[in-house]
Amino acid sequence: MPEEKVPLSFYSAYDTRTLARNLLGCELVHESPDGLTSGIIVETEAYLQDDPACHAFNRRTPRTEPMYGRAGTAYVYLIYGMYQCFNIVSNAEGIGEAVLIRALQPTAGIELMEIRRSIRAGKAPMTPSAARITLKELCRGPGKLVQAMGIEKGMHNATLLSGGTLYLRPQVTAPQEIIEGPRVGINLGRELPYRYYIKDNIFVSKA
DNA sequence: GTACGGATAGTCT
DNA sequence: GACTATCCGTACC
Repeated sequence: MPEEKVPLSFYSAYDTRTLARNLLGCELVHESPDGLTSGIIVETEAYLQDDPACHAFNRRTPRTEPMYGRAGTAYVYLIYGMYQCFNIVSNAEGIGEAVLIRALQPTAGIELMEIRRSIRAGKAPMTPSAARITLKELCRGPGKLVQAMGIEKGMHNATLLSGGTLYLRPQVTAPQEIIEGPRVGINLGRELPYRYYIKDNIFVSKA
């Protein structure tokens, strides 16, 4: 399988909402020491600088610094004190915007995903015949996909461009139909329709 | 299969 | 010290 990474222009050429749409159908890949895992992005949310739900809405702080960096940078933050969320920085440098990845359709490293998810969930590691987390539950939600993919807070501010082990492959085929609607789990800015997902895809976190 | 409550820690004021 | 928003176990149907 040839390594074909999405280039900088993909992340920087369009506004954040367009990027959030264009990311659907792309494949997120992580080459970790434990093995390779990957999944097709089926659900995203855009976070804009003039949007009260965006971490960069108020002030430029140490935590949000990567959001102002080059497009194609990873922005990883802690949520609920116990889960991480994975975002991709968009737009030009100096503009604090990003796209949250909310769900994946697993494509490779399924067994490794099951192990990571089981361990993090406090269950015994998988055995082949053991009761398992089902395929569609593996990456259905921002915290889940971070666990399954082995993304860690150390990857905060890492680049998805050349040189890294975490990157995107381009769409093989464009999604047939994209639904947009309100984002999940936020109060401020909840009326903004900045959530995008592939219609009828069973791997989205919430229809 | 839906519904509810509890766990948790980093960031900023 | 206030604020933040996901996952999971349990209950119940």
